[in-house]
Amino acid sequence: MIKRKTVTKSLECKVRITAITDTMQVLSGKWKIHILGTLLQGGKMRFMDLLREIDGIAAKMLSKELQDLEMNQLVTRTVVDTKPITVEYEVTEYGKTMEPIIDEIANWGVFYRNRLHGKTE
Amino acid sequence: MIKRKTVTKSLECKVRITAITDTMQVLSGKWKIHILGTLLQGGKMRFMDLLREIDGIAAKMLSKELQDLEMNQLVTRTVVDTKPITVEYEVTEYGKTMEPIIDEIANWGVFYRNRLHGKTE
DNA sequence: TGCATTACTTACCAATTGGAAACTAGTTTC
DNA sequence: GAAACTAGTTTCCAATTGGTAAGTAATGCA
Repeated sequence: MIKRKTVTKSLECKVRITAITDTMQVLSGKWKIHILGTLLQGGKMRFMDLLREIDGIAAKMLSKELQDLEMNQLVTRTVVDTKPITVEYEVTEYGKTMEPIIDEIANWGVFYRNRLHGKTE
Repeated sequence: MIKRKTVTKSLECKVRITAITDTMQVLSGKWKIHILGTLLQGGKMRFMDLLREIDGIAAKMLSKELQDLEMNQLVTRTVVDTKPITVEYEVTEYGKTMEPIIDEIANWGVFYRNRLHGKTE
C-alpha cells in the first residue's frame, strides 16, 4: 500500500510558487524596492537625486539596479540635453503596478516596529 | 550659507525606507516567502511535508529558514509524540499578517506572466 | 589650467547565500 | 540485523551580492 498524504501539490500551488519566484526575481537585490519606492514618491528624478536620496547606495549599485529595472520596463531612462547632460528616471505605468506590493511591505514594516515596542495598534 | 538641494528627504520618507528594510530582512533569502505561503495554504504541516511540497528546497535550507521564521514568531514548531516523532509547523496569528504581502507578490507574478505572453499594451 | 559637476564604469575584494552530500539518532518494520 | 522513516545537522564548496575606490568622458566655470 502506497501512502500518499499531501496531495496539496496542485497546479494552482505551482502557479503560485512560480509567480512569487518571478516577482522576487524582478525585485531582487537590496535596492530595487527602495529605488522604485523613491521614484514613485518623487516622480521624475535624476541619477544624482537618487544617489543622494537613497541613503547608503553606491553609484555602481544604483546604476546596475536602474539598468535591471529598465530592462524589466519598470522605469524609463531619458537623457536630457542640459548644460552638463542629465538623465531622468521615471516609473512607467507598468512599474506603478508594483505600488501595492511596496505599500504592503512598508505597512508591514511599520506594524513590525510598533509590535516590537509593545504598541498594539 | 547652506546649500539645500533635494528636500524630499523627509522623516516620512526615512520611516518608509526603514520599514521596507525591516520587512525584507524578516523575509530575507530565497525560501521564506514560499514556506510561509505554503503553510498559509496548508495549515499545520510537518517537516517532511514541507520538504516535499516546496520544490527544490534542501533539508538544510528548510531547517534554517524555519528557525528564522520561528525566531521572528511567524511560525510555531511543535513536536508531536507519534510513532516516529513528527514536528508540526504552523503560521502564527502574527505570521498571518504577512498574507497581504504574499498575495500581492503572487498576484503581480501572475500579471507579469500574462504580460509576457501576448498582451502588448 | 585646474577644479567641479554629471553620469557612469571598472577593478578588486569580502561577506553572504545556498546547494550537494553525507552523517546523526531514535523508532519501527521486514 | 538491515532497511526505512522521522527530523534534522555538518561539512565543504561555488556562485552571487554588494561595497570601496578609482577611472572615464563631456562640459562649464574662475
